[in-house]
Amino acid sequence: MVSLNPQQKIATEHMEGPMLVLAGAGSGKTRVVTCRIANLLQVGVPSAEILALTFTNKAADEMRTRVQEMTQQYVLVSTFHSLGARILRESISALGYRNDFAIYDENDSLQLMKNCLAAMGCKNEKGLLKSIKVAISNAKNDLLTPNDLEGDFRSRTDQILKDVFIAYQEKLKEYNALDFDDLLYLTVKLFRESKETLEHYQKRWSFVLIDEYQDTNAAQYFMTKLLVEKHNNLFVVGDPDQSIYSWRGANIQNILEFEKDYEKAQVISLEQNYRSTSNILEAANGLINHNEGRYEKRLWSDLGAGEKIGVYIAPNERQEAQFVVEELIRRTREEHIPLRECVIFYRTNSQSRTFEDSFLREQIPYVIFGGLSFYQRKEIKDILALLRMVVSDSDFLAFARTVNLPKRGIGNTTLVKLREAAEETALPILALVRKLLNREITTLKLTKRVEEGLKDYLGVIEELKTLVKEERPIEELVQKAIELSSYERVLREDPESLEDRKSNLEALISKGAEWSQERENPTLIQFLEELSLKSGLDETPAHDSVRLMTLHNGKGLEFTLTFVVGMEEDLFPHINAKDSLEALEEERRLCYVGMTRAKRYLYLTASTYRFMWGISKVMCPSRFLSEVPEHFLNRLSEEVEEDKDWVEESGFRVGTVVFHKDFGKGIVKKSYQTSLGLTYDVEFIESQTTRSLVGKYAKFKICID
DNA sequence: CTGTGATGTATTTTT
DNA sequence: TACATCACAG
Repeated sequence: MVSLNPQQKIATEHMEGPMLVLAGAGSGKTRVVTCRIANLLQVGVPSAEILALTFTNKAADEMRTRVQEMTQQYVLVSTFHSLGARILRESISALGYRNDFAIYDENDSLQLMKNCLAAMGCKNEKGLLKSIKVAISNAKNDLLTPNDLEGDFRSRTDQILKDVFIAYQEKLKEYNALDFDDLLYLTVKLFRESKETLEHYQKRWSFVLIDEYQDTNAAQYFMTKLLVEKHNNLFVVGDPDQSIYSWRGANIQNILEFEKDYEKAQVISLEQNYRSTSNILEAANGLINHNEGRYEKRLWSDLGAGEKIGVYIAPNERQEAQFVVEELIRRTREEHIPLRECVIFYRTNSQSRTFEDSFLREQIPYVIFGGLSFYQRKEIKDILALLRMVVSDSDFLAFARTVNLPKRGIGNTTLVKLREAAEETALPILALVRKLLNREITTLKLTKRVEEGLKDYLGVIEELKTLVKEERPIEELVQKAIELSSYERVLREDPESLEDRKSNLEALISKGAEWSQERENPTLIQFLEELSLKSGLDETPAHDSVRLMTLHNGKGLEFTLTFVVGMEEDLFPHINAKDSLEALEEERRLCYVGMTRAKRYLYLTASTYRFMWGISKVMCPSRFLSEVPEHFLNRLSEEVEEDKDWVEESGFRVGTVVFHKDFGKGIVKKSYQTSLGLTYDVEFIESQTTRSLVGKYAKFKICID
């Protein structure tokens, strides 16, 4: 077995009762969790009685594989949400729901809320919808019902919020769908309302392990609290300094108060870091120390001091990106670092563009992690919605999405009429359409064109239903859904993206084949469930490429060479986080997470000017830069001297041929003043690129020959 | 019903 | 700037 340090050993050998493992960044927590599972199995705990919970599919997959490799046994490692889905599929009838529910993603649920808001005659003014979405989601994650919201305030928006909440939950039930939050919310509700059900699951899993416990919300907290009540064998691992999801309802108190919540809980700290050199680690420690009321913990490493942290403040974002890319090229070549060992972390997604441009220009392969996932692409969602319609008669949202694909002359007015009719007759939408076409219902008048359209659509669904009944393979169902619906006509509307989208659909078909091969008893419902719980983060790209991602997506990863970019006040820490101490501290933790991803080389960069919302803004270096003790830093850019008077230079004229020691010969295209002094845009002949160079810093001379 | 210009708004987003 | 949503004309 792998060698463990004394703290890790205590943790992995822990058997019964609650235990909290405070696992600092890079302290080998995944190893601790997997080894503990192995130890449990070794002393004879049946594998079926062990349950491990994570937040992401990726983490779950990794852990499951590692346990399997180590012990040759299968242990249930699941995300909270898929555990909820699993439990509810088995037992939701106790709550009066059907168990063949669909799972709505964020967009579906936003769409549904929009419908609810519109049905109440409300306009979506000034982001009302968005704030309602957030409020409802928060409420559910806090296990609140619409009635619990009453009395807080009595403002108009709160009344609307409450009404939308009620209507939304009703609609979900009517459409036989659950949203992400329901997977937790309803599981807790089920556990609370049905004693037998709870006991059943308590019996099934006598040992529960949770990873990233610092990011659990109230629903997840109660879900596990109820689940482990009988055996009290709860093993949680987490790091309060890496809690970065409070805005998603995560409650850091869950981990801070673990000892109060679980009597006789053992607590152990893992403080040896096996990832980073000590300069990086100490710098990160120095930063996080600025947070108040921390669970005191000091990470250390014996990997040597290593290099100092490079700090570079560029005049503008293009040069920031250029610096990063050039430094990355230099480092990877000199030290033979594979590109996949390099990462660029930014605070907001929109920052990725400048870096993409630079990577493209230098022809360095890169991948953006996160962003729009495969399963969120329109064409994929369309086909999946069509298949949802095949499984469920009542999913109006899926109906509305697909009925007019390709165009069948069914627009919004028809949809509203159909929805109202379905409501009045209390019929599932498909049943209603069937009856309309059979003239069993005549209250709703349809034009010939609409009737033809509906007939066509219903035909497609019925045919697919037959195929499902015949238990045809998943990939065939997917393929037939595309074919029978003539989806290619939809794709042809935009010839630009035709090929791309087509190959995405092909990929979906092969996903179906691959997926069903992996399981014994594949059903369409299961397939749809798994896909709706999947994000784009799950797959690792095959080719060697630099990774670009938001800091939030970096948790749990590590890289030899790490850049945290855009270290500027109002961007990082983000402007919206500055009105509360808690939010600011979370930003600091986010920075801490970013820094502690680095194994050997870490750079923090910023820009003096940044284009935001169409205008160029002057930015100040982030406070986080000055919170890191200076002696860990290596300042690579010259400081801007605020009060220096810079009018002295007369400068080069436009058209002057200049020579630069790195870039060669170039022509001055433009000269202008910036806060750094006289600046030139110079087009370099050899590289065919134009660079902005500050006169007093850039070393270039008039070229005479 | 569908395509077009005007208008407003702009974190992070494991599931 | 860049995108999404919305009102309105065809």
